[in-house]
Amino acid sequence: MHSLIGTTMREPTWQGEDNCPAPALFQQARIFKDLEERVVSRLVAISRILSMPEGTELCKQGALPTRLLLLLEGQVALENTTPTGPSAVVEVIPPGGHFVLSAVLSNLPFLTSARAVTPARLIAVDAAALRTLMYEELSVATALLRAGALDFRAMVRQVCDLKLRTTAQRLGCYLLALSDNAAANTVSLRLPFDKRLLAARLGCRQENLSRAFAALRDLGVETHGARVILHDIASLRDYSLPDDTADFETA
Amino acid sequence: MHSLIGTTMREPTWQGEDNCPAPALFQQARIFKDLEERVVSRLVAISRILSMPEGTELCKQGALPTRLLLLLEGQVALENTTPTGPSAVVEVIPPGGHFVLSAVLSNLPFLTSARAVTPARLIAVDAAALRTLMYEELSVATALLRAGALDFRAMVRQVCDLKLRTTAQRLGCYLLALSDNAAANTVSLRLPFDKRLLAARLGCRQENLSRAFAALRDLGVETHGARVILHDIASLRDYSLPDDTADFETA
DNA sequence: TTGATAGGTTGATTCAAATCAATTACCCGA
DNA sequence: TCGGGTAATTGATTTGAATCAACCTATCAA
Repeated sequence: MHSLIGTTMREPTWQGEDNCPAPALFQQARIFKDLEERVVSRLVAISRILSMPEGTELCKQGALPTRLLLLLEGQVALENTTPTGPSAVVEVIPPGGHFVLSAVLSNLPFLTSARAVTPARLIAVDAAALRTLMYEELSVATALLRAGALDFRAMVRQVCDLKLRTTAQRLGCYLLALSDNAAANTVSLRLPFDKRLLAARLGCRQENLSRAFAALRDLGVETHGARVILHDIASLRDYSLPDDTADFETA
Repeated sequence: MHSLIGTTMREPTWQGEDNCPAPALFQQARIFKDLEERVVSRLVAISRILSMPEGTELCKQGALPTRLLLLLEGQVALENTTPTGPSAVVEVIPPGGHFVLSAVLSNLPFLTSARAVTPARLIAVDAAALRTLMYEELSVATALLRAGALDFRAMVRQVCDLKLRTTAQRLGCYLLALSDNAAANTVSLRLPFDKRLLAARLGCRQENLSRAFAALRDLGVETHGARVILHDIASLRDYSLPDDTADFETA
């Protein structure tokens, strides 16, 4: 895609597949953050570290899963392509996140391709071995269950978003989510990826995202490239109607 | 809502909560279909049968889950409502399905309310007891894991649908899914609920669903009320661009 | 038979978003 | 500092869907 020749920073091993990851790396993966050492070491034994350059296709829509992927560094876009070409970005995975969990658990073909939109560092956990391990280690099964439930909820939110909010409202909700529900009325933040991709994730064209940002200016949303300042969170919330059902632990 | 006085067929116990369900009933719930007898009997011990009249709100958006619900008979709509009133139907659960699994597994507040759109018969499995049981019975954890993964995939499909298909195409995909990917080029089927609800599920207004049916007439879609005949599945597929990634077992 | 009514259709209009087209801003390398 | 190219914005127009309103058509009760 882009010019990869002459990449200078953090030269990744091309398709680099080192041996087992250091156990400490699993702390960076939210899904397995709380496992005890003994269990982590069993995960280590069935995992590999991957370093991939920007643009790598990590999974191919329609193929069968062979490994669960935990993203340590970078961003990965999950996109579904129709037979005639147009494609939709279902989710963009942030560092610490994971993907293709549902395909691994059901052993069904990927619904989306996964593409590294930045250079990426990942842990790949062998799918078959993971399915065995989760039978033996309850804490692994529990972690997968919980992660799957949260993933599902993110998709439900997105369906609601698409069914009942305009592009500008969806953008508003997205910015509010990025601002992490800060208490203050003013928050400064940085978009985690470019506006092309953000548009695709929100389900609109780049041009309309631009117009959506313009519409939110009246509500105190100031932009300078990827830097965004929300000057009036209260009225932004009022306009965007975010779902206030929090997704953090209640007990 | 509707006149419930004078209902003659299968008079349900009002808010009826019998004692434990017969083990055989669990065979009707796809999620727990393949469990061995011993495990089913443990499920029976933590479950109750419910019979609810049409219109009953079974779960309230924002509330915490106390039980997993398995639908034996009837239809249940899951709907999310924004602070200002408008609401979206995220899914309509068919007999044999389940709902609020993700809320139960994460112990987080419901993202949607659940409303019986017909009289409904359900099994309610105590959430806390289920969480305990799944630690003791691996087959229960496995069943939940698999069901959660399939639920997730259904939501991913819906997100893709909303992001890259028109209302008429979504309707086409929906009809094709109902037709169960029959081999023949002509299929007759029956809409499982009224067009109002179908419109909400597809993410459009009733008027537009009507127009979408009109648009599909040229593609061999004949309608008589809830009866639908697809005369030319090939060209309907060609128009609607359904995702052909099947969701049935591959190994 | 006669309303009454809920479910569904059709038409006119407005609004949101896609599309097409042009331009501007910005980053990077020479 | 100067292109060159990608990312982003802005404008004009078309298309898809929502909205508002009228109307049709079964069903059911009086």
